[in-house]
Amino acid sequence: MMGAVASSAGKKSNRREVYEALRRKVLTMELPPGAALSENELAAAMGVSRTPVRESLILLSEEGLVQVFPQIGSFVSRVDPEKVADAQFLREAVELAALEDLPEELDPALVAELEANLEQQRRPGIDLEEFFALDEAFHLGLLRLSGHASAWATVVAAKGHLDRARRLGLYDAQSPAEFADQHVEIFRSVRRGDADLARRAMRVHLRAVFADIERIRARSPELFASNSASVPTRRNVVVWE
Amino acid sequence: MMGAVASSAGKKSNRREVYEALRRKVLTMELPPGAALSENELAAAMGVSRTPVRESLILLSEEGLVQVFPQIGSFVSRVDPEKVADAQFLREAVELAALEDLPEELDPALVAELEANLEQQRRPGIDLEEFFALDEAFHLGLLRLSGHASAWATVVAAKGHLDRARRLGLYDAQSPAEFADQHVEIFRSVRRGDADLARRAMRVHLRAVFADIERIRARSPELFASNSASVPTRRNVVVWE
DNA sequence: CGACCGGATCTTGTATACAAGTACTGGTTC
DNA sequence: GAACCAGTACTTGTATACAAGATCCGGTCG
Repeated sequence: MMGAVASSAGKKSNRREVYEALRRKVLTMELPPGAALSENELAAAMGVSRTPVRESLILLSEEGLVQVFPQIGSFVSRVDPEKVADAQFLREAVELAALEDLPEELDPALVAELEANLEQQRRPGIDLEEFFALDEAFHLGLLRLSGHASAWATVVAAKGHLDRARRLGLYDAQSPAEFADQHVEIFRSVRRGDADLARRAMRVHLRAVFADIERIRARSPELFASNSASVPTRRNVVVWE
Repeated sequence: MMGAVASSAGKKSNRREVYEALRRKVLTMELPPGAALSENELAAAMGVSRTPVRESLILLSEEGLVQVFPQIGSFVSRVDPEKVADAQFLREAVELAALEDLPEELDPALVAELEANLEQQRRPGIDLEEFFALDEAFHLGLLRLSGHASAWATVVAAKGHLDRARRLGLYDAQSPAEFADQHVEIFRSVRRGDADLARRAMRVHLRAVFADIERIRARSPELFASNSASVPTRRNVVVWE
């Protein structure tokens, strides 16, 4: 097979690198929902042994991004609307609770950082991946303002399904400008110290993102989990470069 | 070494059994904070190879219950007050948000189940572990009432530190009756449909549990993480059995 | 007596070998 | 032609072997 030592950039691939590479490929849909993941193939393609690949798949399966069926195979999990709703609920609960805990005096450095972030978000012709990174940083920034930054890690771990659905929504939908405007509105209320208004704006924002998903589902149903726990077959398209 | 095939109950120990056994031992303090965990020793004691043990330790380290230092060792993590606070914040956010989503008509079967649970909680001379299980079931039951049961899994994964601290608090403190009374009060408001009062009572309840921790910390500082990320030494007491 | 240096013995990380089980493939049979 | 049956090639789960590094113990030298 050609280029088995493909990503030769791997100096000394530890598990962390393998894990992050796989997670990124899943989240960016480079490995689309339903794709079959063979530990052997992945190991060969990445130039490592099965061990770090396997351990990474276990972690990804804990996040719900991958499903492992013993003696059958591992597959990128389809976007489960139920899990998307779960992640949405969790995220909304955490981010709204954080807005209730905002201090009287906001950290000026953080405020400046967030202002700069919002500026970047509204740059015309912005790359989608870059917008996603800024979006993440913005929401994390709000948690940092209230001193609950570390809760973000849990949200991140749980919102894999949500992220994939969101990405679909943005690819398809209008420019990210609309979401950037919502960010601006939220932050304006935060700076004014109006936590209640900020909470309302945040709720609208998060639910707008969530509302897109049903539209996407109607357009690309094959990316979503059908009904029950259907076991994918091995002959699914193994999209690997 | 005596009884290397100790827990001979293991018919065909898969990773799940190993993981759950280790997690239980950590949460019940049978493996106390700071204890050194050797993959080889654990494997020998459980009658399996390093592979399932290692994979379990990786999962536990993701939950923050275990710390793995490459080429040094794995240790039961000390109770980190910061992580306890994080878990507290997450839990409060989720449980309060769920109380906002209570339906008009409560599921009668669930209500009956919760009533029976509360009855059990107030049984005099109740075993501590049993109370803990009932407590868990009660809080999960409230989430089920609002249709957000699946969010509980995320909370559970994040609240390992909190659970250990709570367990310390209950061992030391008065009987669990006080907490049972708070449960009753919360549920009374829920049944009355007074979500606002239920939220207030829930907040008081969760923070009462949280407030105990500082007291415990003063009494048993060695169970808590001192200041920074201090690397434990290998010669720590390997409490095994 | 104290400081220093080296080997023995641990640790986890990775690679590989074997085991158990599933699914597809091709031939055979009716 | 269609159904069935066995073989083969794949999958993950587990066990083991090897590698790189860190700690600790003991001897040695100043």
